[in-house]
Amino acid sequence: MSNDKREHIMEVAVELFATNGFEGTSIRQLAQRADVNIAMINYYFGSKEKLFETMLEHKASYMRNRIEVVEADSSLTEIEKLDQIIEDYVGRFLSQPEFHRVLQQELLVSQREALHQNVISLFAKNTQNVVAIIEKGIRKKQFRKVDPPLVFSSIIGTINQVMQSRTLCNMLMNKDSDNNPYQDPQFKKRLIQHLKQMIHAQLLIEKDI
Amino acid sequence: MSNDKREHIMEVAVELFATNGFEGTSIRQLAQRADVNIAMINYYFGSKEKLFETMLEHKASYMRNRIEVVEADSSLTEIEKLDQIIEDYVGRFLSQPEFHRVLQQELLVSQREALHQNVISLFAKNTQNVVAIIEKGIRKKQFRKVDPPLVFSSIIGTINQVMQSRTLCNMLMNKDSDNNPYQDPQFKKRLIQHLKQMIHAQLLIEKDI
DNA sequence: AGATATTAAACAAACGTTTAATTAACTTTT
DNA sequence: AAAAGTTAATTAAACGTTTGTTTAATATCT
Repeated sequence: MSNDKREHIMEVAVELFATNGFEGTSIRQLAQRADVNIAMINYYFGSKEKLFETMLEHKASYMRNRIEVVEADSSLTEIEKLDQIIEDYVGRFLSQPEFHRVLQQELLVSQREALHQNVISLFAKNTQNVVAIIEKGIRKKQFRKVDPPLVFSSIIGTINQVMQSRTLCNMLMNKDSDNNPYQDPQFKKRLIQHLKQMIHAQLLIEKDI
Repeated sequence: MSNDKREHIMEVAVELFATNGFEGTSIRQLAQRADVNIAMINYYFGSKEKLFETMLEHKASYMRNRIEVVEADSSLTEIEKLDQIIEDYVGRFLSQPEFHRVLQQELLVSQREALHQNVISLFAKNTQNVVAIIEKGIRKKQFRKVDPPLVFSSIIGTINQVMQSRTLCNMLMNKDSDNNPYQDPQFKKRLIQHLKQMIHAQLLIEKDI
């Protein structure tokens, strides 16, 4: 059963695409690294671009969106929803740093137009959900009159920023360059705490005097 | 005087590199777009990679770092320094969106190792300066005990986020897709205001009761 | 006339992809 | 259970393009 081989190729692919980009990764390089014949990639996936798309879809299935569920949960207050979303995002992104890096590249570069638009609309959808939550909080007078889409940009932008480069992240956190912050539970905790504190301070109206 | 031509090539280069990436941009494509002969690029710059580096250096000279100056300015309080840095960053980045996008790509992709390290150390330096300011504010009991490097990540990450994709930014701001948010003074104002509000709320200890 | 700029053409190398032949893994038949 | 048949997997080699770069000839300018 060669389904293992297919998955193995996709695993190597996401690593190479993440560090070298799509155009910067060659089939030969990929085949060598995955220890398979060059022809196998086209045999299994049809083309380099199809491999890319298949890999993205495969990885995305592990990262299904739970924002809509959180938004609809009426047992949670608005700030609790945001806390949940922060934990969710951080957890998901930290668990798939290579995949996340590939997505960011695809946002930044618009070579494969269809895919580019796909990533954009995914982001747009998430934005709308979070913006809706924040606006509800404002209407309920629980939140200050902030700029909802930019608040979301700050959450997601902070995570993107630390995930952009492992080296940079280690420098930021005063760790050795061989450290992997993305699978360090302490770093995860720290990032979540920072985001929550930031959002709480920015949004919540202090009612206690 | 063919210095115009050199600059023209660099101008076209930063546009193409920004939208298609370094590997995704070919010399022929570039020559056609700049309306020059293919050989002229190597004649003027030596190689594609040298053109890339020369262009980056050329553009970077317009974006000299003023953070150190701000940090050293003893006439400003810590929060005023941060406000200044926010305005500075936003202004600089919004004025050179293509260049900024290229830098982000170079952070994300580590193909040209030397350049990659250069961009990283530039970022690291800025981080240290801003972290120093925040730590000083904490020592002076003007700021809350926040996580300085992550606070800086949030500032820079927010800007990066909105600059990642023009389309996405327009969606965020409910503008037409043909709009250019980066040269819209209202957008600039809105972004600065959001960042200041966020940082103020997060850092400043309310002393008035 | 001499340096600089510009050109079209050619270069080798690398690219993604395909081919045609061979091996491995199952299915069916005996 | 062995043999024959059939499909799937794997390979090395070649394909046609495209890549960045160079060359050698021509044009432009001082």
